[in-house]
Amino acid sequence: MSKAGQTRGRGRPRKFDERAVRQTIMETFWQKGYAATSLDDLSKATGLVRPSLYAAFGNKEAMFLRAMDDFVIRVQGDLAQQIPRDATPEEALRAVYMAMLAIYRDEPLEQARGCLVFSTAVAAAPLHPEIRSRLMQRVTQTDAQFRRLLNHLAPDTAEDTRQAAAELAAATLHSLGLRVRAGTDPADLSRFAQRAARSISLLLQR
Amino acid sequence: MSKAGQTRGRGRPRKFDERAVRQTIMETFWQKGYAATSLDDLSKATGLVRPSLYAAFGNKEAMFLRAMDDFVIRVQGDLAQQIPRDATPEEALRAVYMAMLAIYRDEPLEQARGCLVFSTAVAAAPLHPEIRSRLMQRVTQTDAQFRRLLNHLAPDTAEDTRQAAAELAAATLHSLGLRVRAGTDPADLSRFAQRAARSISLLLQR
DNA sequence: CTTTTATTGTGCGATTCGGTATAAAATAAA
DNA sequence: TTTATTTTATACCGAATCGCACAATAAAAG
Repeated sequence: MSKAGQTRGRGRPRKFDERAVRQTIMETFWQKGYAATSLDDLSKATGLVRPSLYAAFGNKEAMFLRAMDDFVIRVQGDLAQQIPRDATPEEALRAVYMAMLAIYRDEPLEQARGCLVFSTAVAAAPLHPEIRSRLMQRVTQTDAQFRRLLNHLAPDTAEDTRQAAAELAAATLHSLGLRVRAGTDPADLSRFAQRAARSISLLLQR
Repeated sequence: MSKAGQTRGRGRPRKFDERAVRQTIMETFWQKGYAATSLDDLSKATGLVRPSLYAAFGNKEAMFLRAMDDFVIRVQGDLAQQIPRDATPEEALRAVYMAMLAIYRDEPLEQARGCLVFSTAVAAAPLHPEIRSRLMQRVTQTDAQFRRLLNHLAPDTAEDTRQAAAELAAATLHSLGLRVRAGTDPADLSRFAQRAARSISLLLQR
């Protein structure tokens, strides 16, 4: 495995930056998906020969699972930065969707990659139980995060209404990733996200 | 290509039923996705040797595009049968989601396949422009169908409210396919669908 | 029967697949 | 310097990949 700290270790030193390589692996899977990404693709993209990839990260499935984790960390980081702590539900949802849109569109590169988890892992799920299980985790966690957000921003709304609103908020996110990957025009995407944020916030006001 | 009618044609007769083979091709892609399905997989599943597949349906991408079309025809057929012509918006949406759930779960086989288009083509989209374009078509058409449905069942609701509701209805469908493929429990899926139908119909009542 | 047309079956062909064995290279520890 | 440890580089494995020649086969048309 890998040494965490900056201690030099014992044998021949690595000539690659593990974090940069993980980033590249993530981006390769993100664009091509699991099945269509070969180890040669990863090798070429990272500059590492295949045995080095194996030694550092395990087999292809392990690399993909790690890429999913790295993707989630990236998403959570961006969201934590960009969601206002105190705002109306509509403002908060809009902030979430705009931040996710920036990621899904891979700005400023404008690559229209969608979501590594919802648009890519989903296709690999039936043949790869571990990927399916990780995907399930993400769906559940996303639901829970929206529920917590609405619990905080709309505490007076009835419990079941908040539950329904949180699920619609998650569904909107799933749809957003899909629409980006389908190639929807950026202006249309923004309007879609804003209308959804508005509608869901209206639901909470009953 | 193929002769449509029952005219016997001229050369050696085919020993396969084209519709049954197309059905099998569709189901294979549906489960495994585009990239992970090999021509050998299709050959074994259909019983046709590879040259016969090529002669009848073209290359792998052409087969997948055809499978997308066949899938859509299947979905539209089921929906046309099972959506009540006159119903409340909530009833209609529930009927749509329950019918789609039956397809996504591949009942009565209980395979949890999700949506061939939204859960499978989406992963292949960036590397295959034709698939991406077909996917985009489907997203657009689905939006339009929900809009028409709500135009018919809630004609007195404001135009922009209907638009927003239709988009949320489509997003719910996208999410439903994803959740099925992630392995969500059937009872949870039903509740999710029913809550969404109820929430969206409430939106229309403003 | 002979010719024409369409499909099937065998097999190849060049490439790519995921994964690994093995040796060379580069460093730290003894 | 010697030894231990780790990474890199080369080469290879058998299997699978998509796609296609080519001949055998089966029917209709002449």
